[in-house]
Amino acid sequence: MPSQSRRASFPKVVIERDADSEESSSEEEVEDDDVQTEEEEEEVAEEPENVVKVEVVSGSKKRERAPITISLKKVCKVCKKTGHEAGFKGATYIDCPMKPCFLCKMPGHTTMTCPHRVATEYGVIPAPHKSTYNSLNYIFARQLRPNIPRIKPAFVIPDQVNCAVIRYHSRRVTCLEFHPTNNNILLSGDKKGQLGVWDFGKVYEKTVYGNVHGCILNNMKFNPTNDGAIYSASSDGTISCTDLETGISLSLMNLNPDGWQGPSSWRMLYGLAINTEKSLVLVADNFGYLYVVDVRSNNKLGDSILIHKKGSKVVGLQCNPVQPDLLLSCGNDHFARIWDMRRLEAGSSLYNLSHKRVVNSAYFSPHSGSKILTTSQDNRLRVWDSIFGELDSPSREIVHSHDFNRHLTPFRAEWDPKDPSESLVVIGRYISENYNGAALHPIDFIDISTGQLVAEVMDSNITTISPVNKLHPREDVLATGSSRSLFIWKPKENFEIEQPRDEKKIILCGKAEKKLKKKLEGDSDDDFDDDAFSSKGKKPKTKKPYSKSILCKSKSKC
DNA sequence: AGGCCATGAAGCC
DNA sequence: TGGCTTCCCTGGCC
Repeated sequence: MPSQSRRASFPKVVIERDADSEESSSEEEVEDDDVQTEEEEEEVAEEPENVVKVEVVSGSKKRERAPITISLKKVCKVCKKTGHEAGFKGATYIDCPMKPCFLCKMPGHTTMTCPHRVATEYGVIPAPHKSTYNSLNYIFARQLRPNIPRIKPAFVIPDQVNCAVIRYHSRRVTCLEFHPTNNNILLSGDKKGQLGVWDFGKVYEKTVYGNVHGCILNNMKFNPTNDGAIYSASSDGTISCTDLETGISLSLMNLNPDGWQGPSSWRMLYGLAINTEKSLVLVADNFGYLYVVDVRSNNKLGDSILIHKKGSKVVGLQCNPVQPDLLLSCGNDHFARIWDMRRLEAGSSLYNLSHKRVVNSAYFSPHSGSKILTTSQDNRLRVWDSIFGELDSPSREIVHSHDFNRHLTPFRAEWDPKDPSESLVVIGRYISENYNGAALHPIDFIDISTGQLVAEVMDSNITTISPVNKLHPREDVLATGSSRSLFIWKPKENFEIEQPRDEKKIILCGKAEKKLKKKLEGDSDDDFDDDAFSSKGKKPKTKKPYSKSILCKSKSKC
């Protein structure tokens, strides 16, 4: 932001006094810049809530004087100090300059001027071969490189909403999974423990199974030997195996057989992984322990093993796609850890990948299994280029806004399983951007080999944050879970061949559905699409995206 | 429209 | 270690 406009947003203190009052008191610590000029007096009149009346007593003379009115026009909501203001200005959020940068967490600047915001790859450590430049590299670069085609294929970005189910779940979506063989089936878990099965090819074929878990469905994975069943781990302390046709669940393990005995004993399951070679389901809890279940016998194998700091949540588990005995875990003790499943015991991890904050997710790359990608609450994606190489520090750290944990499902950067170069990942963005007057939260596609932002996708009608994203294993399709709704994105070119843009397939659920039905009964001219997308029906009646005034009304906190 | 609340980590003592 | 406060660009409901 130019310094001019930033200065203009700074607050002003006004001192008003009666005409007969004498010279100003020296006790008032008001900078010249902050004294309101006459032209701005009208503005003050509009904001009477900020007016503070102060009795000024000069020296020992306790003379009756008219009260001096000080208008504290702007008080920062973040640091509670005057002299500046933080919050929305239209669709743009202004940071508190007294706090470290909201994006990169470094002091001295705000998000607006953060170098990571200007260039997403700022500060990314270059690949090692670039820093060891020798004559051979020189010859290669000059003579050979121009003849070598780009190894990386062009990324295909699903950037248009193709279909959606609005308010499908009764609570926010926590995880998504594509069916391993049926290209059009998307599974979704929610905070209530329910499981959604949606055929987005047929659009209207959708079910939500309500009795899968008692509370948050944290993670799920398909049964590798039966793609009609899915395993899920929940904060109710159970692992369920649910039949997708009937919705009937079988409980594999229950960590709270005696029910609620207080928070200190209630165990919740977060991470879930499957070792296909050994037919094992692995889960981890909120106290740092790992449990192994043999799915052939449904028996728990051995004792639970402490794999993270005692008492800390283990939020992610994954078996290496090439070498299933390699296990990757991550959790709230700020570590991602690599284990050899053949000798699993407390403290026996092969490597500990340290982070500055909680680690939301850690994944091996989908094909070679040799890279590791983590998402941490310190607003950084970390990449380790090879698990066979140096693991003491990550190969790359990419600053990206995703540090919101409370109230939202944690953000997790997900690999594109179709990318042979294992460099494209998708992750939702927390911080909003101003898109033609609308504050939207895009979904980012990042090339983790360079840190560059390949694409940011958004729809003017999706105003909620989209922390849950999954790329299709075979098709150019992105699935998004945003609040209680699901969205399917496809590339624009495919989309236009398939159907015209105004024939989006949108389904409404719950109250929104009832509201629409009522509306349609009363007024058949109502535009379906407009209301279908809008969660609160606050959209303007025009076909255009949000007008600034509408957005300011609903979003601005000025 | 405004208030409330679910909810969780970090930091302090 | 444990209890308390703070954080303060959420989303949904009443």
